[in-house]
Amino acid sequence: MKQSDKKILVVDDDDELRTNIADLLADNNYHVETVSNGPEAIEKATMGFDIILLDYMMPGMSGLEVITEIKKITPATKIIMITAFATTENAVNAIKLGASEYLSKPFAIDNLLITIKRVLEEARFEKSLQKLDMDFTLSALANPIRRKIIRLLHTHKSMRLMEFTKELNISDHTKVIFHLKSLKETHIIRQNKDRSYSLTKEGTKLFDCLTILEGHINS
Amino acid sequence: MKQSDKKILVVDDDDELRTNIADLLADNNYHVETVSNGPEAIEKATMGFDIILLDYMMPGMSGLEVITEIKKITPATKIIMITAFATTENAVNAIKLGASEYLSKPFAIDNLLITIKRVLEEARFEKSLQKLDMDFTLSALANPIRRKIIRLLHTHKSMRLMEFTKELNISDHTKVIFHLKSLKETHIIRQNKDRSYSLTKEGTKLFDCLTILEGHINS
DNA sequence: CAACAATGTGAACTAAACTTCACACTAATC
DNA sequence: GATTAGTGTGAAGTTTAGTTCACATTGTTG
Repeated sequence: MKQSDKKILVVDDDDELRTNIADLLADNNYHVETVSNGPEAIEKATMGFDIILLDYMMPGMSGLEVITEIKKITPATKIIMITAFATTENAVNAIKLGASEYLSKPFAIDNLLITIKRVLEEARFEKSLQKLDMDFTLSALANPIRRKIIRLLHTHKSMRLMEFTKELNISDHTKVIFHLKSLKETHIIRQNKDRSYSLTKEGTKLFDCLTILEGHINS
Repeated sequence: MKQSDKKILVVDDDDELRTNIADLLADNNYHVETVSNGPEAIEKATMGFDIILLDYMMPGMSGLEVITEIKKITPATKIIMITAFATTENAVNAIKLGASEYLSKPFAIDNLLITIKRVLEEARFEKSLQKLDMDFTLSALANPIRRKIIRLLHTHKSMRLMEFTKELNISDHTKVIFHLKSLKETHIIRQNKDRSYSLTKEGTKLFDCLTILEGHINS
């Protein structure tokens, strides 16, 4: 059975360890590539790996620098640090820079595989969260009334229920409430203490997107 | 009663006629501005008028040139030509370049007002059509399956039904057909003679929008 | 404080979007 | 030429989105 189509990059200057890990991962049906130093790792990062196994101690470029660079190139790539000396400071530094996990040599094979699985699972979860936001956002935009509300709020800064109702030429104010609620739930607008509505930060961003989109669509 | 917030620019080198028209329009609650020649008209066009009343015969720059320039700046602005000599050729030329209407001097006041109303009505209609496109596009994007299809098509260039079905992990192929149809109807994708699907020009643009949108949403 | 406008809730309803299924046709394959 | 995979239609269904109405509460104003 194919485990996955996940791509893993192994970065270690220790030739034996590197090939051992690579073989192990390949046996577990991962798509594996290897390099022996930081600069090469950064170069290959553009290929978009799911996980990079990174040795902490390498001649030339330190693992920490490599993390920083890789996160710039492919922020979605998860990084698992590997080091011979398990010091909590090292761990903290690596995690601060965006590493997902930390393994200390020598590690059990099972431990490595389990860690990889967990990190992949986390990534999957993050991705689905992101997708959800996208769904919410786009379905909020899908409705013309809601788009008008966003536009009105962009020009008027702050508006109240009846102002919308008049401006939108809608006879039933509860209909407007329906759409306002929907926009509130997706955090595109917010209701102030005085009950007036205004765009949130996200809402303002969304307005920009709308404008861009409109420009694109009408060639 | 306020007639509207519509902005009209009157362009005529005949001072008397120009002020007469301007007064008349102001009396009818339009927001009016006036200039006496083509270059000034082009300069002011950036203000975004709804309608420009343009004299055909003016010293220096011809009305036809002015049309061309204005259409470049604000394509949505409607142009009504005015001329002392009603020749059909003139009319045809003006319309070809994008003028909406044609009035021959001397014209009845009522005629002018009615023409303006009709042109504004047309503009409103066009705008609503455009809004419709926006609706279609955004509701096409609102669905995650359809977004995946667009993304797949962007990387794979051309795909067939069963490829989608596998790639999307969907058991019922007719479900995929449903979404493909929906994308076909909105002209985001097209079906080739060999039954494979690919992105249209609009589809490619939309993909860009999606990418931009995604970037915006995830800050 | 009486009258009225503004704001809101919840249930009932309609409409649109999406899914599923049963089946038909076509193209490729043995 | 029989079998199978690929492509498609149309008619159920389900689910979600949107609308409408009847009514409750709060705020404002003469």
